[in-house]
Amino acid sequence: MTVSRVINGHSSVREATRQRVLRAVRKLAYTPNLAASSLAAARDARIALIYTNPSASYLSELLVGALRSAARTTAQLVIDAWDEYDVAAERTAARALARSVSGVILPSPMCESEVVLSELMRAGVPTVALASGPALQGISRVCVDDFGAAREITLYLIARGHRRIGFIRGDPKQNASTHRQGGFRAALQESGLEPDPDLSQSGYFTYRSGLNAAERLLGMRRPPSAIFACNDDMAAAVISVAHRRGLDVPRDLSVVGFDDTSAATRVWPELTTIRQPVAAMADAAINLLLREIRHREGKAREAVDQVLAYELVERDSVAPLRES
Amino acid sequence: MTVSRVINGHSSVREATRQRVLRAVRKLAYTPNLAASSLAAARDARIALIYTNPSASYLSELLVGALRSAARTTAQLVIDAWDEYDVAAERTAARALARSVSGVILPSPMCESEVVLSELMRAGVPTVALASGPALQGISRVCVDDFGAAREITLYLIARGHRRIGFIRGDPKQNASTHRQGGFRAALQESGLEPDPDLSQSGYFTYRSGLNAAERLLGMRRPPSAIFACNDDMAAAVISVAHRRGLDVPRDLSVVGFDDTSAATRVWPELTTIRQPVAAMADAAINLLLREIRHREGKAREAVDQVLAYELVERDSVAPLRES
DNA sequence: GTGAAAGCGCTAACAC
DNA sequence: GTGTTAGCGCTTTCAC
Repeated sequence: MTVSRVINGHSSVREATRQRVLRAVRKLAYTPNLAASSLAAARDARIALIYTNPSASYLSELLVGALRSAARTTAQLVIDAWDEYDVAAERTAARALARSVSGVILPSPMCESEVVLSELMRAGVPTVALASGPALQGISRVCVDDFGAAREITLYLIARGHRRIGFIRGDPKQNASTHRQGGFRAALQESGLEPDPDLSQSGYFTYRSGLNAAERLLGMRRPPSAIFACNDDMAAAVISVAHRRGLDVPRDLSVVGFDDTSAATRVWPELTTIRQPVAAMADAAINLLLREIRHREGKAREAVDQVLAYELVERDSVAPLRES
Repeated sequence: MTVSRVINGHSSVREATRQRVLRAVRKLAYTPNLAASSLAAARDARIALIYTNPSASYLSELLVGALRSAARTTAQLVIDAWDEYDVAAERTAARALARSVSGVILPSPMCESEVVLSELMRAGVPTVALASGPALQGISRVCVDDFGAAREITLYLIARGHRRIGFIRGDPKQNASTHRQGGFRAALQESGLEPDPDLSQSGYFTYRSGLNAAERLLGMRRPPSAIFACNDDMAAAVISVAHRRGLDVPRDLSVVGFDDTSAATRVWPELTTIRQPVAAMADAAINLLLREIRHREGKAREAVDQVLAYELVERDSVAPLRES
């Protein structure tokens, strides 16, 4: 019993006793049996992480973060891939999920699905959305300030003399896209620049869509001197198109991305971008969930919003505007 | 008890009874308590997955596969990132690990470390190496036939008329590199082609090293008409260099990679490559481990080698040799 | 501040 | 083919 208290960091154990226990633990290479402990304490938790069409690097960071966090508790991480095409299937899946887990982490774009969200709500399963999803009642969120980050990186471009800045939007169905576009516009505006609608091209966060948008942007009579793509995959596509057109990056064209996934360093030159602390976000999500699960009894859960800090990562894809 | 038998798919339950149980289960929305079940059956297991410097896409596939597999049992997946520079640190880490988990999955390049391997062996921790590591006594392996795959994709190039084929090697410290190079050579040889040492450049599986190797290859007086890079990251680098030199891929240069990680479809044109079933490999590894853990008592474990099927994925980075 | 008793939900082993 | 008994390794509760 005393051992249990020491292991779980309960108070009311005399320091001397604590030390004796600790010594014995080390000597015997004792490891607590998680199964037994969650059985007795009745507080195990299966936490589901549902992903759709994720960038590999985003997913791996997410999983690493979540796993780290889960290992510290008795939480078991269950993952699943869902399509977001079939609403009926989504509903069924959400229902099944609700019955078999005690908490759900929903990264974007999954957390934009009204169907899934409401089904989970109805079942009373604590849920946290990763990325700036809609502000639904009872759904906690963990995200970065997309607006602020987009504004900052645009200002960074403007500070280097760029005036004609191309913008490649993200998937319009994801809230993050809107926020990033808002930040981009705000930066232009407060710098007294006129936003040119032709310079804003649609994209869907995919490499392929970045390719198309870049072709359109660089095919213009007066192409931009810098391009801000709403994620790294699309920024990488911009670089590829630029190279094929004989443009030097960053001399002839500056490019910035968003997310700092591994795609950012799998191109040459490496991308200047906004770093999202994905692993930390996963960790935060799990902690939020665990807290909600434990206090679920009784009072209605109230949603928490947690905004984590982003970081502008300077690499080699931006140069000051050349006078030409 | 009968319920337990039905749930766990034990035989010797009358079909009628089975149906009745199943119906009740559904009606009551019963979910077994994993913690209790592993406690009673004494078959929970903490399985560690140690990675070093992984490609994000490889890691995410690995984790997804392992997590899927783990969720079906009560296995808890513990992950950790290790550097492979400091031997002393490695030894300590391996020792600590050995004491806290009951099985270890070691993907390449971790599984090439003699220190780690022998430390784990000494501690008697069931271990399985992912990828063709060294054939150590007592260490099971899950891999694909690197030699055969490399041979096949080289033959694929040769069948399309290519005679001067550049080769970018992988990290010489990893066994897979040697096997792939062997397969490449075998293909040349059986096609009656003279291997040209200049056409074989060193690489380290990194994008950057691919960039350098590609520069050397494409800077030659008589550059190759096709390049086989030992992984997708390096193949992507080849495409980038080719574009910067004004070469059209695949018209002027065919490129193939290896692994079919997400890097393969994050370039334009998309890569023809060899697909490794990473998720399935992780699954196989966990199952192997679980089996070993359960039968650990008594008899010495005997190492198992499991070779999974690879697949040549045709995409857009290869064209027949042009007569010029 | 520490220990004793009871029991978490399941399964192994055996009886029937 | 099905039920019974015991106990997995912890934590909760309560006595001291």
